[in-house]
Amino acid sequence: MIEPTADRVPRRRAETRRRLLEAALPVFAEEGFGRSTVEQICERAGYTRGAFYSNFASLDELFLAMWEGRSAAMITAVRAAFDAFTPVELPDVRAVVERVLPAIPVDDAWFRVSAEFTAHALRNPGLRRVMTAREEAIAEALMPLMVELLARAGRSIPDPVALGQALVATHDGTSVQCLMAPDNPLVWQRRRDLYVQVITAYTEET
Amino acid sequence: MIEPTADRVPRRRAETRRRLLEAALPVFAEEGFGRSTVEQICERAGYTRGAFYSNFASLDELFLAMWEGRSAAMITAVRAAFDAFTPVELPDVRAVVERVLPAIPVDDAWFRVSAEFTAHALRNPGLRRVMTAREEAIAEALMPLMVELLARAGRSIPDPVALGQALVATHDGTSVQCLMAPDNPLVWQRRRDLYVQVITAYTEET
DNA sequence: CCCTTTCGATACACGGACGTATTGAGTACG
DNA sequence: CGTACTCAATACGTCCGTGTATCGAAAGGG
Repeated sequence: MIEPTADRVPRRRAETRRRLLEAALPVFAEEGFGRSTVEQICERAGYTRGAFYSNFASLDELFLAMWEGRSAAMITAVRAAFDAFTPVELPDVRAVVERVLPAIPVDDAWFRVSAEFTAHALRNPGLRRVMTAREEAIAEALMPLMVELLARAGRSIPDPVALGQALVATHDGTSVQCLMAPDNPLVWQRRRDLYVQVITAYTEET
Repeated sequence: MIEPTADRVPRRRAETRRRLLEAALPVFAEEGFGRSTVEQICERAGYTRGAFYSNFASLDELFLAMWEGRSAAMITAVRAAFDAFTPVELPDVRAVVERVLPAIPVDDAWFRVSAEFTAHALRNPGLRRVMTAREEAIAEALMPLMVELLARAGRSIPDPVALGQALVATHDGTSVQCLMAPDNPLVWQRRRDLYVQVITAYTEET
């Protein structure tokens, strides 16, 4: 059924995979997932289609692999940002937001890709499960850190899951707005405000 | 330059256009915009590609036309829901949310399409302007109604624009979650809660 | 009632993307 | 050092979608 992942991955293959995955993001971002072709990705990565098909069964498979790689990277990035927060003492909610938010990048290219992935996943039950699982993993990885940080800010969280969902929604919803009007600082400011309001509403002073 | 829109639209053509636009939504929803073809749309609408090309210059053009039609329809639908609210007296914030929210449908197909439209628009400056303009129109149409309703609930809005942006973000962000887990009533409940919290945070008692 | 105009169907030529089967080069391993 | 294997390149046949140009039929105007 599910093959145990080979733990001895040949040097050559690993490199090719990596390059293809790397090349895929910009292609998807520029062309849109639906309009992207295997050839475009191979061209950008400096390979031929032969290389592609010996690494992935289909564009969908690469798409999924890329998604998983990126979200894992995102988790570690945010975790790092949290860790870097350690020295600060007794921040308030706004300070937490102002400090942590830059660590969650609003990346134009990545946003476009994940928007399309979302649409794609809504269409495909298998992918949908993968995606919700991934989101849960992100929440589970980040919420404990969030709890601790907020505790330091003197706030307790009655329902961490609800806060998690609210934060994800806030992130998703405001990201679009910021990307649509990237040069309008007000929009970015309101994004931070919304985070503050949401966190405040879902926590209480201890 | 810009041709003045012919105000005498032939019977036949108007019908064909309508049918094509109608057929386009399900095709985009099922296949994804990028993977949709002119032929699929024509087939579903019961026409040949000839009909398509004598009504639209490209798929993009149809896409945009469809988007404008749908968002206009959405505005009138919500406005109707607001109007139907008149009889209620002195609601609280939660009552407003519980009552108005069902009027803003979380439509699976439409959501997928607009997610892809968003991604597409982020890639195309022209479309981006169209989209922000459309969003502003929606906000402008709905906020006055919102203001009035909340006034009846005894709440004033210091910064209506900020509230508008926050509500749009809330809508966008929570819609995904609901569509991803359509059978989880908790997610829907938390969506309503978030609306309540946001509105409460952005208004004050009079 | 005819004549003009408009619209949608058909036919055509073209390009491009797909997936596979085969080949040759590079790599690991005995 | 040589053999066996792995992986990427090439070549191939195929299918599908595009956009245009042409033609026939309906609608509308005088």
